Amino acid sequence: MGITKTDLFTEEQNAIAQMAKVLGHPARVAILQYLVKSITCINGDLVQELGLAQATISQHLRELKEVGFIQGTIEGVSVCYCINPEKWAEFSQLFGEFFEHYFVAQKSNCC
Amino acid sequence: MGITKTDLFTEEQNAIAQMAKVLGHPARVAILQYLVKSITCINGDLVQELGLAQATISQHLRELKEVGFIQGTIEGVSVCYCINPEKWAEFSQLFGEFFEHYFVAQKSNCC
DNA sequence: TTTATTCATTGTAATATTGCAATGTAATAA
DNA sequence: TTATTACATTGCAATATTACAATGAATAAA
Repeated sequence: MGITKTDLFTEEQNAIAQMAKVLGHPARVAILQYLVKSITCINGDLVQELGLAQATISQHLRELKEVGFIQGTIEGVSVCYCINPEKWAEFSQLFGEFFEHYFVAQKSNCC
Repeated sequence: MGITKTDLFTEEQNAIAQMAKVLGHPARVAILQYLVKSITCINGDLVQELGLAQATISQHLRELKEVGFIQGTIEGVSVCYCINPEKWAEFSQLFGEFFEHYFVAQKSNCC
C-alpha cells in the first residue's frame, strides 16, 4: 500500500527508521558532509556543489531540517544552514547503540 | 522523477545512502534487532513477531539480504537467517566514520 | 503418491519519493 | 517604486515503495 504500519513497531525502531530514511538519499548525505566540512552554507552553495536544481536542494534541506539534522537561520536575503550539534550527537548515539548490540562473538552460532 | 541521480555523488555517499535506505523502514530495523537477540530465525518467526504478512516479511528479508546485512541458508523446509558479521562490522564503521567527522567543537561557528 | 509446510515470486492497489519548472515571498539595491 | 537576489512552495510527471492475496517451488510426512 506504500504506507508504513508504524503502529506495529517500537518508538525506537520508528526513530531509527525515520533517521535512516533521511540519510537514505545520497544528496542528503552529500549535504551533511558538505556542512561538516564547511560548518555553514546557503542553498546556493549546494546548488553549485551538487548539480541539482535549486528547488530540489531546497526540498532536501527541508527534510534534513524536519528530523533535526540541520537548522537554518535567516541572514538578510539568504538562509544560513548548519548542523544541529545536539541532534547530531543524539543520532550518532542511537545508531552506535544499534550496531553495538551485535557482537561478533555471536558469529559462531550463525547458520 | 522518482529516480535518484546517483552519478552526481561519490561512491561513499551512495554506499551510505543505500545502507541507510535499507534501515529506513521500522520492519527491517525490527528484523535486525530480532536477529541480534535471537542469533538466527526463520521467516515464520518474524511473521509471528512483527504481525506483517508472510509475503511482506519475505520482501523485507530479501532487501536486507541484497545489501548484505543478513544471509540465509536453506535448512530442510525452512530458511535460516542470520546477520552477516563482516558486513555488519563494515556498515557499523561506515556510519561511525560519517558521524565522527563532525566535532561538537565546531558548534561555536554555527549560525 | 498425496498432503502439508515453508518460503519465494508475481501481480496489483495505494501511497511515497524524486526532480524540476513555474511561481510566490521577503529582503535588499538601484 | 522597481528590480534583483535568495529561497520556499506548488504542481506535475516519472518512478519507487509498501503491503498482501494468490500462486509457485521444494522438501518432508503420511
